Amino acid sequence: MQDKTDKKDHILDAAQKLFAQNGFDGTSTRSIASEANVNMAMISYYFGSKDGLYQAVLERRFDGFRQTLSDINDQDISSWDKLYQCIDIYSNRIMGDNSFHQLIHRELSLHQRSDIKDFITDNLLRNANEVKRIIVEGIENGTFRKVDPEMTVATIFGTKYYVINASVLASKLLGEDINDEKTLNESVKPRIKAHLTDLLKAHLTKP
Amino acid sequence: MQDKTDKKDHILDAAQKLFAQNGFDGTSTRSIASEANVNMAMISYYFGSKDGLYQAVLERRFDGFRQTLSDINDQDISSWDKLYQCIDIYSNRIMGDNSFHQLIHRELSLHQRSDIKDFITDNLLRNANEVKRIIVEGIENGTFRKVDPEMTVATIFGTKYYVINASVLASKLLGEDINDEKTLNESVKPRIKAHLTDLLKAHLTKP
DNA sequence: CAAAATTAATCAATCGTTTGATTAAATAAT
DNA sequence: ATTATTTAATCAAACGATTGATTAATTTTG
Repeated sequence: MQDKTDKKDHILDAAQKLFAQNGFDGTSTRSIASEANVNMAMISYYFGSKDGLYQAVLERRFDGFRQTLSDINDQDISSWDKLYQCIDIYSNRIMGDNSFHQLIHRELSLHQRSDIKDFITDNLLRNANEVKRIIVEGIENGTFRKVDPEMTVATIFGTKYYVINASVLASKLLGEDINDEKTLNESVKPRIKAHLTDLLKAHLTKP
Repeated sequence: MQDKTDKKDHILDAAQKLFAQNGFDGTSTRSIASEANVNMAMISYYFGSKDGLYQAVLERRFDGFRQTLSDINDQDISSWDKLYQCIDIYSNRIMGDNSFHQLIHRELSLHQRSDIKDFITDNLLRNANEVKRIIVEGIENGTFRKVDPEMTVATIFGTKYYVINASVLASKLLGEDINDEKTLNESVKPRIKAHLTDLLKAHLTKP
């Protein structure tokens, strides 16, 4: 029989799925309990409240996400290779779980729950700053052209952001079904990767 | 005394503001009525339902938005100038009303109300395809380098998308308060514009 | 047996919507 | 021109349904 940890995870899984699909306010605690096959009261029992559950969903995901990017910066490789590694990781990571990606960016666009927004921001900012560091260092050591580092970061993340979060729109624009996992992995991911590589090469190469 | 049109507009204004801030599900009809200083029943009376009001908010905005981009394509100027005009218009338009921008892209990220999502998609796709056309034509007439046109569109829109929709995050990354109108207009807008111009120049110029 | 986990039942609050009554203005009838 | 009739706009109040949360009782576990 399933132990406490199992049920907690079931609830977290169900909550993440439904929050991602319907938003926080569009998801009822009853529907979460139903999806997780547990009694409603278990949500309060384990997480205190709907807000607490929300927080827990985010923490679980971000905790399994740490590092990786900062590891790249510690390597003794060229700025170009660092950047390529970043693109690689993000093309797989973010796009591997785009429902979570949609969830957190939707939350950032709301003028509510500023404590949760701060939590998300802190976590995302860490990654953004790692990429920024690569670009700034590349400029300083003469590898890259002098560009706007922060805006370049916005372009890298924004391109993926656009494809993933506006997936219905992007699917029509690209002529590919982004919500189909097979298409996403075999066609869209490589395409994003190739585009970003090509784009940044042109953008950052000194004349 | 205010006539029917006035009140309808008051409701639409209030609804757009609150929907943008708190999302559709996070906004009650009572709060809309209160913000607009009208009786709750007027929402059903004029718009049939909360959904109908939502639809009306979107229609009003998109109707006052048409054209402009397709006008650019009709001009007899170089592909470069067309692209620069696009950047210009979007740097002003989209960023001039970022709360609406947040609203529609948040809706696109939800797995709900697919009729409304289709409506938004149709309107946004029109603009995306105009920009795509500029790039495709530029490639065909030899002005631009052979790039991935759709992904380039994703980059243009995505960059702004990232700055606007994740404004709390982008504010910290850029070191500028994007939600402050003065800062946005005098500093962020020109910065986005300069970056996109620089980026696309490098990306599209033939070697 | 005690502690932890789980349940069904219930809570007050809020949700979107509808109601019937009232007002003010426009139109028709005399 | 004055009255009668119809129309549209507005309101407070209430509707049933659903919300997040809690209770007290029961079952499972160690």
